[in-house]
Amino acid sequence: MFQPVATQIDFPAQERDVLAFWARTRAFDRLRELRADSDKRFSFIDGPITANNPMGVHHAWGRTYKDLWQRYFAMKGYNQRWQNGFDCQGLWVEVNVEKDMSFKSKRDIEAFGMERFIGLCKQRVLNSAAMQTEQSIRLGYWMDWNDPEELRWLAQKIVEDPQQVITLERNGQPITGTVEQIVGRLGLPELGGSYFTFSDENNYQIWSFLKKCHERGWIYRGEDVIPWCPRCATGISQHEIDTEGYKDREDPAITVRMKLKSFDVSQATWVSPQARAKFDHAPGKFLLAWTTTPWTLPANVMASVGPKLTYAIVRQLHKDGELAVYFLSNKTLSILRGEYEVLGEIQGEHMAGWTYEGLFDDLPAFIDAHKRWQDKHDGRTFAHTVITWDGVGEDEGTGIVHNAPGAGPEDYQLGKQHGMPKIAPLNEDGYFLDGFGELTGKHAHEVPDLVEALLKAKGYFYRRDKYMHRYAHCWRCGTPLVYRMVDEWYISMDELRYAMMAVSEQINWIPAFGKERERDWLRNMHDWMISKKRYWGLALPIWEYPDGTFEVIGSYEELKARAVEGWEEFDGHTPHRPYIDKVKIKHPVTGLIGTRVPDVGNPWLDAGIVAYSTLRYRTDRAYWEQWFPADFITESFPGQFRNWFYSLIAMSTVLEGRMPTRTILGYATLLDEKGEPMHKSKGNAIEFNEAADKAGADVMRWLYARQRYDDNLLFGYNALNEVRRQVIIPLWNVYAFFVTYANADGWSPKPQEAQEQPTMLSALDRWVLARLAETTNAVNAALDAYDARPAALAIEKFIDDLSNWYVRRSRERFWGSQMTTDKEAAYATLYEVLTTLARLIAPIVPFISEVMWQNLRNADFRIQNPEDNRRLRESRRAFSVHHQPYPQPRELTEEERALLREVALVRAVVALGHSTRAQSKVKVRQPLRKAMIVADDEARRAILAHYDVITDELNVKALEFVEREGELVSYRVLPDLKKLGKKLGADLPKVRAGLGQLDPSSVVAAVKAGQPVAVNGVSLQPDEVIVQAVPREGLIVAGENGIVVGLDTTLDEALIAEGLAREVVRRVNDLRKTAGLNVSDRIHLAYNASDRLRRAIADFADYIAGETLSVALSEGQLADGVSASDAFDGEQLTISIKKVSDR
RNA sequence: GGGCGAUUAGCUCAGUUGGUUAGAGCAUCCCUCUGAUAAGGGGAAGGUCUCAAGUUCGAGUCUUGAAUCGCCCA
Repeated sequence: MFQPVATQIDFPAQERDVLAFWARTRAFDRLRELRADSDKRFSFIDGPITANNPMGVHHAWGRTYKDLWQRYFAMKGYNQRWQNGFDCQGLWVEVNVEKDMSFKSKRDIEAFGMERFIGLCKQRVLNSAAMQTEQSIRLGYWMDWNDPEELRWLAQKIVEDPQQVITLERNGQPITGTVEQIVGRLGLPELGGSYFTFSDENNYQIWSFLKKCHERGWIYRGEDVIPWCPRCATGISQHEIDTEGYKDREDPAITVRMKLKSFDVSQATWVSPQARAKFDHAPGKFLLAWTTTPWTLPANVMASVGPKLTYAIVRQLHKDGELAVYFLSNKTLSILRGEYEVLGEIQGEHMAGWTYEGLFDDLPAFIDAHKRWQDKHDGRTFAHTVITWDGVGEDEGTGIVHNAPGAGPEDYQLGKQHGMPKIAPLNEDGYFLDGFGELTGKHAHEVPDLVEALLKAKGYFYRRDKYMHRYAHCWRCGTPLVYRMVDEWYISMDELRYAMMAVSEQINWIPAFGKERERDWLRNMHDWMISKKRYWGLALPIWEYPDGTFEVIGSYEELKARAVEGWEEFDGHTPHRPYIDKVKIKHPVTGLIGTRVPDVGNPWLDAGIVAYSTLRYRTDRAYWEQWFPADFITESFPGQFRNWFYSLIAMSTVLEGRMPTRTILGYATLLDEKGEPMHKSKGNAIEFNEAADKAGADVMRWLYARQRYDDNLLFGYNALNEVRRQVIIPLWNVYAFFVTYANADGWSPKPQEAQEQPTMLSALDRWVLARLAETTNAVNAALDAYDARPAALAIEKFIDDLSNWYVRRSRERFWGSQMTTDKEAAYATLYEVLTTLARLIAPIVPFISEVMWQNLRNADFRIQNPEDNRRLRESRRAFSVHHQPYPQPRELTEEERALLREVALVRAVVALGHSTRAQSKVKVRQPLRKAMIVADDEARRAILAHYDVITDELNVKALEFVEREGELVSYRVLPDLKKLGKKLGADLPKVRAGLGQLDPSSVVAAVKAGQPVAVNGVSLQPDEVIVQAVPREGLIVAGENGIVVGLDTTLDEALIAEGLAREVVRRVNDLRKTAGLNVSDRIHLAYNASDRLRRAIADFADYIAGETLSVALSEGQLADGVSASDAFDGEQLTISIKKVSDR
């Protein structure tokens, strides 16, 4: 017996049962054992998920793909590593710990203690990893997961006391160490489980990568002006500012007037000699410059104009009586306040070299910078100068840009070019440094008012406006960025760039545009900034000497050999701050003592190294060779071109010059159902747990699997419900149908060895098996190409065919009380289909496939029963559907292909017949005398072969082929444009019109006789004319592709009586259903009916009794029966039924 | 500013080498079937294929330009 299957089922609850079943049977471990000795390997490398917060439904998207292909290749017999990864180090962990602890700045961290702070970072990572592990398991994601409880325990221990010694057990072996040491070894072979990028191995492997870069001379310390987060007090690298880093923000826009000291207007043109005189007489002459970052004005050293722009010279008389002349580009005159008079104009290129009074020349910071500049330039006095720059535009502002080389990236480059001093105004928290007078100690974002007041006092202020713009914000904490001049560490891309491009070319990018994107990024990218002035992360293995030289250390062993100080304090700790900072080395030649730079590394280094660190590159090269390169990786592509994909390729290019993976699958962005990004604050975010609880993981996974990779996924409950209704429920219903009837008939599958005798299959059986084979082929081809969507769609189509054709057409075959050969064939076929289908869908929907498999394969097995589970586990069999071999593709036979074509045709005829029924308003329950069909020879053969199917579907007594046009159809003749277009060219319209004029019947006659047709002097060959049968107007018919179906709707008494009998049957069966009877229950049936109906019931008594399983049929009322009354077709009917106790 | 892509029914999207009447799913409305079905089937309605110009006998499809929207990079 199969376990009974309810048609109404709580899928999420059932999934939890399956999870318990897998846990109790250790199904995943069994799979690993079964594949351990396989010489086929599928190497998947997981892109580490940031172990920071609970998983979102967008994570589940990618994780579905990861699981799908690992399961698929496991079923195909491939051995795998099954290692998940967690991204652990970096600013995002620090930011969250800071939030938890209400820290405001780095000073708070220092005060709290770096060691304790880093302990909290590790704790947060471990707790997040535990939660994400649980959620991944809920998704049905099979991986070598850590025990979440153990991770939480470690998280607790690491903050309690990282130095306490603990022992974990693995495979019966004790593993002992301090908590810190054990945590640093997570994911390594002896501990197993997910890899953690904070592991010692990961960090030291990055060291060796950096050393290799250094040996090639690519590592350097560079001064630059970079985007800087004043809250996190760290630079934000080019890699990290993505589109999400930009937010709308209102800033004050200040227009300043810079008083000219020297100028030359000999190249200016004047509107009149008087204008020139007015210019000369004006006491003050100013440049108008505009900025949206007022805090940079105190660092101003020069002003730039567009060489090609034209500048207006205007005069204004201010209210206080001041007469002033201004220079600004002539497209920006609207910025002027009040009336003005244009005196003349001058090209930007002729303004170069002019000088002006500095805005804040009196500040000590400027005086110092000036002095330093003077020393460097043989005592020359520095002057604020006008330069030309092509980057100056006039869409906004004044066409004159103020430049602060210490506070803007372009300004920095310009300052370098023109040999200007650089004034850096801000400290790392965004506050003004000493030497800026009243500004000192104030935050960059709070000084606009003060700057305005200071400028006013000096007479340099012109106007202030509000300005809305997209401004860069910190991607982690959302603080508006500033620009700071800093020293950071870089990897030069000059040489590496091209090597990386060559490696990227070898990779199969899906979708294909990924290759172009990556190429683009590599072509344009700057040197890779790898340092961050923070605490929690990779300790950059760079040791600096007092003379400014530095060394890169490549390993723990090397550091040990080179250490001259601090080794004792460090040894036994993970290579993190603060302990690593204690170690000093000695320069072998100069004897100077080197100190580690305090910076930590860019987190993409951590993720990029995993193709090496997790494959034991340093410790077990043979193992690495077996698994490298990966066959497949997948992540969401927005962002990853310059993050993980980039760092993975970069590091593999440096270490081995080889591609890290053969295939990269990228997919788009998950949005809400309206197409808007999900945000917690907007209230449109859906938590993973909530979606899994409401919709179920299988439904979610199917939605992900059928998604086009390059389209954004609009995720929501409507979409999920659609999947459930269209795919999951029909599948479940077919399965439930099978189990219900098989149990009623006591049918069970024959053991393999007994199946030598082939069952006599009906055409319907052979058809569904051919469709199954066709589907299996399509699914294999799609999954081999890492294309989930065609696989999912092919299965959807198959489930639809199975449910709406095979089962519907087969239903009666299961009804009889006796087991017949045909019934046996139907059971055997449906069983074969369902067990194959369960395997076919298993990688996509692991839960429902397992439920079906367990019930269909294991008699009297209860998935929820621990005892049954135990027996299964101990059987040592390949018991799970996920242990089975995947259905293999095979070539279809010619017979199968023909059968598929035939049935497609038959179904088209049936659809047309239904369409005709609908038009004629004669319901299908009413039998009709005949259907009339127009069809060509091939179609006729198919129709005759499935004659009974069509008559049954259409509820007609007979089919009749209509020989000639006239009865149902007329013909239309059309030129074959594809053929004639080339032949006739411009004459085509003439011939086309001419053909339309001819009598279609004579053309058809000619074509059928193989004669050419003459049209307007052109002779058309028979194969150049297309003949279409079209339904004749006025008749109730429907037609398509040359097939036309009409119905004879004339009724006689016999037909009407039969129709009434069917009405009765339906009502009785309705009543059986509402009365809660089983499908096999026998009944007594009694009725009262109006005359005509009574006669019909008498005439069709046997039919009615058979269809309703009535053992007795009588007029009247059953005393203790269930009754119902109805009126239809002008007749009255009351029925009552009563269950017969037993057969 | 540069690059890539998109624009087709109310919504989400197909549309094969240019070819005769541009499709699907969802939503809406009508009808219908039903002893697997929270289902199923049939039908209706819904389109100047973003706009303009060009190539061609013929353009949703090819070319050019414009507009709008994405994404990537400056």
